[in-house]
Amino acid sequence: MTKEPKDSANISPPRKSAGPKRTQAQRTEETTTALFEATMELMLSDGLSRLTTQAIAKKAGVSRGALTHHFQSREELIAEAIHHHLTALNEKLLAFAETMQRNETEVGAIADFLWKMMSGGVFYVTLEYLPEVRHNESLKARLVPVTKEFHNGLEAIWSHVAEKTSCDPKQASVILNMTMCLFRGMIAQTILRDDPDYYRDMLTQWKQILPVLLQREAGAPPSSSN
Amino acid sequence: MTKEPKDSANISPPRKSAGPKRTQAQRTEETTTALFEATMELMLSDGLSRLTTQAIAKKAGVSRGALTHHFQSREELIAEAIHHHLTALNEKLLAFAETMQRNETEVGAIADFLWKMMSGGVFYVTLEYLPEVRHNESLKARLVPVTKEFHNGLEAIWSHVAEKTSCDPKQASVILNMTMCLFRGMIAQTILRDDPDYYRDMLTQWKQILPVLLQREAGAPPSSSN
DNA sequence: ATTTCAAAACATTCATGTTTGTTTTGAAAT
DNA sequence: ATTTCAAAACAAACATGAATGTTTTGAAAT
Repeated sequence: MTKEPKDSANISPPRKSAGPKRTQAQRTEETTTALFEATMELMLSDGLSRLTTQAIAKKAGVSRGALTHHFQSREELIAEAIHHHLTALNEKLLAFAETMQRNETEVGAIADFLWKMMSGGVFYVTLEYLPEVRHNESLKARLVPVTKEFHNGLEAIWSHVAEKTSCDPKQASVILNMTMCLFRGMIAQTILRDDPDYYRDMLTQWKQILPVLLQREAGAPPSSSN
Repeated sequence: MTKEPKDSANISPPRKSAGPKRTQAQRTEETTTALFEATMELMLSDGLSRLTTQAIAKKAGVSRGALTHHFQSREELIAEAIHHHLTALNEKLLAFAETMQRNETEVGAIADFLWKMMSGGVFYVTLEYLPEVRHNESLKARLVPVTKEFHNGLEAIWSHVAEKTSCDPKQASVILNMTMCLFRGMIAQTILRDDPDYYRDMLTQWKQILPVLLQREAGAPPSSSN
């Protein structure tokens, strides 16, 4: 009797004191979202390969039994957690797109918003599950639709930009998608190259280049060179 | 895309009957490089998380005992395999840099070379071990120097470009590093967005933009906007 | 001969999924 | 209203399997 394995006692805010009377739907909702959030936080902090169900349960403040009750497998939990995460991100994106319509927003500010959004851990998380997607068709099938929604959200932003800059919409789309790809590549590089000045320079330079690219050749069709 | 029917045509048989007279050093060299290559090939095809020592040994055509004889742990083998891989990549890069000095090479061709190099599986492999680097300080410490060499190889190319375009060297460096980041982000995106036209458009557009960016404002200092 | 390299068998660890048991909710019946 | 019962939510322990590291045995080179 040296120690009683009373888990969930000292980890994060205890779930027990949430309220004595909770409806069933509330209970499931609370624990599943707690598991989702714990999953994504641990994915960011420790990595997908170190993401064990016990760690998730512990962080979420529930038992492993509860976890297995709500999710058939570790893989399913992770897939749904990512889905949940991406859905929330999409909403953030659409909210910004709506804000843009009301207020005047220049491209530099848009770049800043996207950079802040991506570099704040979001793309590190993406880098965790992207390799898994490459080798897991079912996960890929599950995430492709949400990803498409994300791209739609971006396109909504792009089209606003195209309107204001009198740039060919399709071309504007390409250029702004480049922005996203650039950011992805930059964030990926931060892992092996710790050099804040390097990234700051690149970001400021790109913000200067962007309006130039968007204004030039409003009518000139892209010559199909090779 | 990824075809290497070159040396790994036969998986298992060749080791024993390879040659009756091999010096000790040769034996170790052959098996270790066989293990390195098997490691990297499997990392690309199956992913780091599915990379087991038994699979590596099998693919390399040696026993697991041989593997553990030469490497203290799975982690060490993987670390050295990546190191080996990056060293080979650096040599390829430097060879290209030298070729550039002799022949006239325009930026479009440089972009094509880099894109081909990266998109031919190299960056997929990077995406496999990058998350691990994030959570494994010792691996990071081991790879940072080789990565730095890689950046040096790129800078060698960049400086040649700067000479020919009469562009501020530092600015040329930033723009060309953007190119690399752009490519990284594009390749990462291919995993969840299978849309060849999308990437082709982006690549051709960027090749058109590149000379414009490199020629403009040879002396204009970057104003601290925003 | 003795040192190095390679193969096979063994042991350990660890995370998952499974099973069994307990508590809480919700609703029908009295 | 209270009681009773069923189903869902939660908890804890067990068992399987896979992968790593270790030890033992055998072969090839100096």
